Amino acid sequence: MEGGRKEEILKAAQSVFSHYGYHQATIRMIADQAQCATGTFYLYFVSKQDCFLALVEELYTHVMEEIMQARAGIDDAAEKLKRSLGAAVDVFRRDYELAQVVLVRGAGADPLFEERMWRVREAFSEFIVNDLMECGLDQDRAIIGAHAWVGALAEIVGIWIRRDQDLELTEAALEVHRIFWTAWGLDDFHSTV
Amino acid sequence: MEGGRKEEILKAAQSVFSHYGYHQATIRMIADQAQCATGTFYLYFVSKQDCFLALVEELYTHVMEEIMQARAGIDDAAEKLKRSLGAAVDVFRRDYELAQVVLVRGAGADPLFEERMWRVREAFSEFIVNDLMECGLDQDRAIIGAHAWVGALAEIVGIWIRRDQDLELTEAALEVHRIFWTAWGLDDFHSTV
Amino acid sequence: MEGGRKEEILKAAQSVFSHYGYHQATIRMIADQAQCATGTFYLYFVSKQDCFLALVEELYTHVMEEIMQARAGIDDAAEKLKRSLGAAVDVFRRDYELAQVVLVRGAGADPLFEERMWRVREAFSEFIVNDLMECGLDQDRAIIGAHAWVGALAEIVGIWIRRDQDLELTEAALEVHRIFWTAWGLDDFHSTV
Amino acid sequence: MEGGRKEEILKAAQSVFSHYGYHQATIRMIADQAQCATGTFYLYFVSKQDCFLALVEELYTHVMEEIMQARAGIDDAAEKLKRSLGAAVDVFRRDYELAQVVLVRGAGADPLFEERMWRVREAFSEFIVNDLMECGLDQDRAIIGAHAWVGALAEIVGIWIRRDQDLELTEAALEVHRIFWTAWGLDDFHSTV
DNA sequence: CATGAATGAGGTTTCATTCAT
DNA sequence: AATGAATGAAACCTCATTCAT
Repeated sequence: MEGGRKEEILKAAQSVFSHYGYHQATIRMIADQAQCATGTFYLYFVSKQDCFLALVEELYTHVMEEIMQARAGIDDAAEKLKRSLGAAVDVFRRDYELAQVVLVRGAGADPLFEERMWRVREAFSEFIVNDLMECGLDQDRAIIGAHAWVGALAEIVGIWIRRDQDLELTEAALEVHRIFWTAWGLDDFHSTV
Repeated sequence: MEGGRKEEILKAAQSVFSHYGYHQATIRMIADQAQCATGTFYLYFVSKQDCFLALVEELYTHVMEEIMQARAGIDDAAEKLKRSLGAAVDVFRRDYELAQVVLVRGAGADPLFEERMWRVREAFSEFIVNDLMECGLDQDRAIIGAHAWVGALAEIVGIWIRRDQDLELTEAALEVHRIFWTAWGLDDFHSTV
Repeated sequence: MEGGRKEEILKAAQSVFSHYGYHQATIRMIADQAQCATGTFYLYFVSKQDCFLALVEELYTHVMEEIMQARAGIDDAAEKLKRSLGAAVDVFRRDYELAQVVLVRGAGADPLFEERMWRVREAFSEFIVNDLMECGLDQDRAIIGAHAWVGALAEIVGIWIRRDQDLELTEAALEVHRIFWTAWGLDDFHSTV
Repeated sequence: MEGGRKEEILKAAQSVFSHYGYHQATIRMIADQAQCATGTFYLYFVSKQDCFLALVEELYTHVMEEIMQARAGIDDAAEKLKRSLGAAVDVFRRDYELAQVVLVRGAGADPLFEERMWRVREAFSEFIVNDLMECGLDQDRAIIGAHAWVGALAEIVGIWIRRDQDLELTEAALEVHRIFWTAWGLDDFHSTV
């Protein structure tokens, strides 16, 4: 149980990045928060960038894990889709600080982070695209629709974070789902809630 | 033709910020690109931040101007809404580098930029909310819908920028409109195209 | 009457140096105050340093002129001494802004100014030394006494300047004279007032 | 012996400021003299100003400590006065470089330094005023006299510094004392030597 | 493993000075 | 003579990273 040190530092980094953003945050701040020396930081991370990327990966992993679990054993594409999005939103709600760091603070901080983040979004979108095509949409509409959906959710989550969670995130996410669902005439939406 | 120097520097800044992001960009790079000395930069801008904010304001002004013009003389709410969004997307398409700088690079770079950018997005959303309510939607759905719409468009624009404009932006934006339109049963969409 | 421009700039420089000190003052400030362009400044002065030194020289000249005039036609050494010091104090009182620039602001600003200022003080002291020796003091005591006297007066003037002239400078100077006079047993002081 | 680094840097700063003055001195120079990197300087001082002020405080503390010690257990006002001034002069003689930095270089360098230095001089003068009044002088004469005395000593010290200590500082100070002493008829001066 | 003092490259910003007009 | 936009050297300061203990 000695491997906890790295997690402690990651937690501290999350907290500091969330408060100050990537560039305003210093290794010193993170070390102080983690109650260790700055040198100790470098025993676990190659660099500041490396540490930030670890947080991005952490969020990505959490989201993907939850999505996988939510889809397990489900056959119906519409149901898989609904559960996937619900799972993602749940992760953001639970790990909202981490979500803030990655989605809000990491955005323009560094071209590398951007690259990584877009890859995450693309991966997420591809999931949706596949489900939508299984639901009968043609590819073009599925692709645009998936991106739009991801963007809409990201915006909602961003507002929720910025307003200090003063917004019914689950409610809002449901409303977004309803919009897309209805738009595509997959009208048995209510029955699947 | 004498006030050109400031515009030259703004253009250079746009280019450099777009390539490197706010923090990686240096005054030296901008000055080199503008073919002037670093000191010259400070004849026109108080600071690096000031210069970046000028770009944000520029995009904001362009967007608002185009929207205002697009709405002039139109009474029908649905039509106003459609034209507003179309105008915004047109601005992004025309000034795509500027859009990239403001929407993508400026995000996590500085708390001040974030603040400014969210204010822009909120202002934009409020426009949509008003139009939607005129179209008969109740307030709650209009608010969520407006944010979702803005997010969806931002995502599409972001992808378009990232893929070096290799995407039919206008087509995609129309598809997004169709989605929201249909979702709310404002079905005479095609007639207004 | 065209040579007035240089004097205008000198006056402006005096005012700006007096307010901000040598290093905080900028050529721009001086030019603004003199209502001319920064380039014009360099038509009359080789450099910022040159301009400051011109002010030092100005004070030096004023003081020396007044002293020479005060001593003209006087034979009695004690009287010459008294009038010399009185004349110097009068110059400081009249040109207090200039005195402030040279005595207060110029002090630690630049090793070169220091050098120049000390030369002024030494020149002034030598005057006093000569008079004191004529009054019968031996050289050693005259030298120390002269320096002490100059220092005492400079301190009084400095306080007077710092307190915005809220001090009876002439009174104080007289009291200083009385001290030195009495100390050396040149007791016919009162008769010479 | 671990706290030595800060003292090393202070010593280096003293030396550099003493040679070049506050503004001509650079952090790089100080760091080079202290044989450390520029960043190391900032581990011990918040800023260049902070470092300079530390030197001012150091001199102030030394002077006050020595004065306090010199006055301890003495009742006679004349004796206290004589010993106080002697102690001050001794400090200057011992820490002449520090005295040069604070008294000469710090003068016009920065409004803050000026403020601080004048406060020191005023504090010193008040000491003298009190002693003089105990000796029987009325307040007005005591105040002027104290300032004159401080100024006279400062001038003597300044000359001594400028001439590379080629002057019998103690002798000269004694002569200055004698002047003031005699002037006020406190004639048993020699008995207290 | 842990420490934290030390490093030094590099960035922003200022401002005295120049020169084409 | 006068202008003022342009220059660019140089300074202060930060902070990610290292390494001797």
